[in-house]
Amino acid sequence: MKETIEQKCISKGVKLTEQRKIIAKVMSESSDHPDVDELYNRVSKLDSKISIATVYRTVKLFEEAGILAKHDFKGGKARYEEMSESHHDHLIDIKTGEIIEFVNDEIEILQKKVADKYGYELVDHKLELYGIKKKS
Amino acid sequence: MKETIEQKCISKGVKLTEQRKIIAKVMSESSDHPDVDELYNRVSKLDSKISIATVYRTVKLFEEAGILAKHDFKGGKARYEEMSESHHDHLIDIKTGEIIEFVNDEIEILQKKVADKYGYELVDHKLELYGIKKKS
DNA sequence: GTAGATGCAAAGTATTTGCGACAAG
DNA sequence: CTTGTCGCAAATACTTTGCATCTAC
Repeated sequence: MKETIEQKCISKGVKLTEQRKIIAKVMSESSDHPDVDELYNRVSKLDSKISIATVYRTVKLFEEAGILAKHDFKGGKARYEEMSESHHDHLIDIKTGEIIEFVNDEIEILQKKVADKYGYELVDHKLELYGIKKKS
Repeated sequence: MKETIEQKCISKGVKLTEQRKIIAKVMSESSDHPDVDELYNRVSKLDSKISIATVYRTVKLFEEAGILAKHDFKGGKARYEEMSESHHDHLIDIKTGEIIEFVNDEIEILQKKVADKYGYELVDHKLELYGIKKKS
């Protein structure tokens, strides 16, 4: 079964404060990819005293601990999602902003091959597809 | 033979000012992917009166005209390169920041397939590989 | 001549940080 | 207790913009 963000904090030695628990809860329950502002909004509903600085500090901390993944999609604002065991990439609807997660092993393999061809070990990658919905 | 940035401006109806000519020249001669600050530095050597606001305005204009390509690699600053006829993606050395351009048609085809599978028409994409050089 | 471009400084965003008060382990 | 965290506001980094002046066409 899936380890919760709180559990991940404990196993990674991240101190669990009230604020972090709330941020963890909100991110756990978010199936989209909120930016810091949006996350702050959601968090504020549970605890209106949390400051945006804490939200910024926490997402950064969680990202460095491998608990959250940060994305810099078009739009200037960083967006976050809970790190999942299975890697996936994103297909972004340029009209609505909707994000579809997908996995394609063939592409993954080809990426490794490309890095290898140039003498590199692949440590990370980013693949974003931007599209418009076809009228079916 | 390759059309210069100046020629592209003319064919796209972009007014050619002194400043734009200089920025065009610097970008033409850059084989790397400078950010606005770096571009401003290079441009300043040719004309110290050009303001950074003009550089920002010009790269945006050129991007919208399809003359330059903008990239938001890790690091917060937007980086630019001259648009080339042939599409390519980037392999970034996370140690040195060096960028290798590559083309992989198989990946391109698979991307289209993925978009198609979800009912989308692919209008743009971004593929960045981050790696470290293997000790050969 | 006129619409659009430039330089400057001020204004915007997004994000980070110094600091005294406070809480987790 | 002690180290690290929080809230606040000020600071920073990158980028955009208002306005008077100037320039390409």
